[in-house]
Amino acid sequence: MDQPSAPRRITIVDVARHAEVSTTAVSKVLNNAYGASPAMQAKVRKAIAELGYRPHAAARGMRGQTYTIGVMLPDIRNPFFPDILDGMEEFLEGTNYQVLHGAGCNGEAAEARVTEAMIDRSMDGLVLIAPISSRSHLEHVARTVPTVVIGRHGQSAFYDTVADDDLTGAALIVDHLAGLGHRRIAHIEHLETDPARIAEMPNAIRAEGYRRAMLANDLADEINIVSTTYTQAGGYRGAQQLLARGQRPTAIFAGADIVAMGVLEALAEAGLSVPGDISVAGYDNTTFASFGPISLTTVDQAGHQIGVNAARLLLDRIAERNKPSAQIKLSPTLVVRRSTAPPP
Amino acid sequence: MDQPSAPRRITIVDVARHAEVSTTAVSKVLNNAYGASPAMQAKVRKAIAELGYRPHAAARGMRGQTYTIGVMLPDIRNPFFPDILDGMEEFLEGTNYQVLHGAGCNGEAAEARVTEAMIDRSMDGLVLIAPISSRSHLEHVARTVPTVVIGRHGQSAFYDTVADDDLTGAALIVDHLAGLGHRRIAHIEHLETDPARIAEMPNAIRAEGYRRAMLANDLADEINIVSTTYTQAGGYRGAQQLLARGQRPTAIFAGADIVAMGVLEALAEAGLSVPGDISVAGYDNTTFASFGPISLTTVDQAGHQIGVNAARLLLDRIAERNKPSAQIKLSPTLVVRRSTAPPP
DNA sequence: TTTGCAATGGGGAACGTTTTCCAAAATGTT
DNA sequence: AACATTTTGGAAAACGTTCCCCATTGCAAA
Repeated sequence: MDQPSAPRRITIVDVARHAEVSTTAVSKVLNNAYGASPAMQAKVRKAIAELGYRPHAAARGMRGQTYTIGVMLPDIRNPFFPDILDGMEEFLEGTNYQVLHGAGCNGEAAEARVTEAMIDRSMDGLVLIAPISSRSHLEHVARTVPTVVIGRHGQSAFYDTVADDDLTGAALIVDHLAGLGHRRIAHIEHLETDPARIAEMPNAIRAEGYRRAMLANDLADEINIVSTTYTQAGGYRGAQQLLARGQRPTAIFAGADIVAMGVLEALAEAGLSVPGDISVAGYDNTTFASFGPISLTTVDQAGHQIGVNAARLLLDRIAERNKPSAQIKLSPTLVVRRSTAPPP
Repeated sequence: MDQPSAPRRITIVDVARHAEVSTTAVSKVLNNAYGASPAMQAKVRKAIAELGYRPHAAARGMRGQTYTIGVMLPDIRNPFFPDILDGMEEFLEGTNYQVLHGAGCNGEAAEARVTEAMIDRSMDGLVLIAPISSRSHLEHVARTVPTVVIGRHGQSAFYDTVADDDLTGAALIVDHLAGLGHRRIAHIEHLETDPARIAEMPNAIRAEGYRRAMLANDLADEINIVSTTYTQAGGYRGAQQLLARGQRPTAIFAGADIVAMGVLEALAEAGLSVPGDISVAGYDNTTFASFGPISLTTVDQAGHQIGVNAARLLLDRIAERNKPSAQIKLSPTLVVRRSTAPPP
C-alpha cells in the first residue's frame, strides 16, 4: 500500500546528478569503457548502489546491447531441452546476460514468428534448438543477429552449430543390440520428405546411422524401418505396424525416448513383455527413460554440454561478429538399462 | 552470401517517406489511433507491406508498449506448465502480443532476477507461475507492471490470481479412495515452513484438503502425512518412510504426479504391486500420468483453462491499470485410472 | 458571408541509453 | 618555459518510436 501508482524509474540521469558527474560518465562506468578514472568509477558505483539503479534494457537496445539472449524451443514438452537450458544458464552465470525463451511449436510459421519477435526486441544473440525452418531462413536470421543452431547438421558460414553425433549414437544402439544377439532389429523414424532437410535433421541422420550400423553388423537383410513421427502417438502406431509385419522383430530402436513411450504402450497392449519378448531402446536419455519402472536403454546426448558450448559460441560471436563459423559435434554415450536383453 | 553485413533495418521513417506521409501518420496507423483517414491508412499499409517493415519493439518500449508478455516458470521440467502456456498462446493468438518465458528455478533470488529482467525490458505484463517469492516482492512487482499470479492462493489488491481449488482437488482423491474402501490413506506433502506461505502455497492447501477430507470421511485417526519435497526423489523417500512406519498404508496420495513417480519407483523396488498391494494417486494429470503402462489416477487442473484465464486477466489489466483485482478459482476434476483399486 | 466544429495530418519533444566528438587539465619532454 | 602528449570528463547527437499539440481543411449552421 505504499504508492498507489508506480514511482518513476531511476535513470542514468538521476545517478549522474546524485554522483555529481555527467550521464556520459555513468554510461562509461556501466560499460567499463575507456575514460573513467578509478575515483569517478567509485563515485558512480556508490551512487548506483545508493539509488538502486538498474539499466533500462529496452533503452539500451536503441544504441548498444540489450544483454538478452533468446532461445527458441521447438517443443516445451520434450524433457530433453531443459538440460540444454541448464547448461546455458550455467555458462552465463555471472555475466550480465539474461536468457529468455520462446516456443516455436507449430512449424515454420511459428518459428519465424518467434525469431522475428526476438530480433524486433534487439536481442544480442539467438540460440535455435532443433529448428525445422529452411536453411535460407536460418541464414537470414543469422545474418541479422549472432546465432547458434543446436541439433542440426550441415554447416553454414553464418551461424555456428552444436550437435550430437547422431550417426554414432544410432550405431551405439544397433551395436549394443547386435552384441546381445539380436538380428531382427527394427527402427522407427520420423519421416522427412523435404530432401533439403534429410541431410540436416537429426532424425534423418539417426535413421541413416541405423542403416549403416546394420550393414556394418552384416544385418543388411534385416533392415526394417517404419516411418511415423517423433511423438508418443507415432511410436504407438509404429510399433503396431511392426507387429503386423511378417517376422516380428526381436528389438525395436525408437528414434527418440518419447517414441519409445508409445512403443512400450503398444507392446503392453499386445501382451508382450519387455525385454522378455522384445527389447526396446530409445534416444535422448530423458528423465522418463531413467524412471525405474521403465528403465529404458537409450543414448545420452549430454544436453548440458550442448548448452554450455552453445552459450560459449554465442558469446564469442557476439564479441567478434565476423569470426569464421564453428561446428561442434559431441559424442553421445550409450546408457544400458533393463529394457534390452538377449533375444528370447 | 547476399550481404556481408546486415542491411540497415527498415524504420518508420522509411515507411513514411515511401508512403509520402509523416512518421506521425505511420505511427497512428500502426496503433490504429484516432486521426487517420481510411485513405491514409491504405497508403501506409501498402508502404509497410512493400517495404516489409516490422516495428522495433525495443524502441517502442521507450514510449509505449512492447507487446511482450513475460512468463516466469519455476521449473521447466514440470510437464504441467506447458499446458498453461498453450492456453495463453491460444488466447493471445491473433493479438500482437508475444510471449517470452524465463526460468526462475533456483528459489527467490532467481525469481527476482527473472522478474527484474522482464521489467527492465519493458514488458507490458507478467505472468508468474507458482512463484515462491514473498508476498511483498510479488506486490512490488505488481505495482511496477501489470501482473497475474498463477497457482497461489491469497488475494492481493495489486495482482490478479488464477488458481486451482486445491482444497477440493485433494478431497476428490480422498473421497475416491475412501469410496473404494480404503481407510489407511497416507499423503506425501511438500514441506512448507514459512508460516506466511502456508496459507498461500498450493502444496500446503492440498495437505490441508487431505486433512479435512479425511475428517469428513470419518478417518481422522488414519491421517498419515510425510513431509518431503515435490520432486521425484522426494516421492521416493516419502514412500520409503511410509513403508517403514508401523501399519503400512493401503493407499498413497502424492501431492503431485512427479512425486507419484518416485512413489511408484520405491514400491516397485519394495516388490509391492500397484494397485494390488497399494493404490497410488497423484495430482496434475501430466502426460506421465496418462502413459499407459503407468496409468495414474490423478487430479486434472485444467492447465489450458488456467492459461486462457491468466492471459485474459492480464490483457484486461493492461487495458485498465487500476481495475479491482480478480481471483479466478477453477474446479479440478478427478481422473480415475488403473493405479487405484479397492484395498487388498 | 461569417462562425463553429470535427476531421485530418504533421512538427517536434520526449523516452533512457550509448557514442562520437571536443575541451580542459594534467603530465611528460625538450 | 614552451610544447607535445595523455588523461579525464562532458556536450550533444543519435537510436526508433509515441504522443502532445497545433495548423489546416471541409462543411454545416447561422
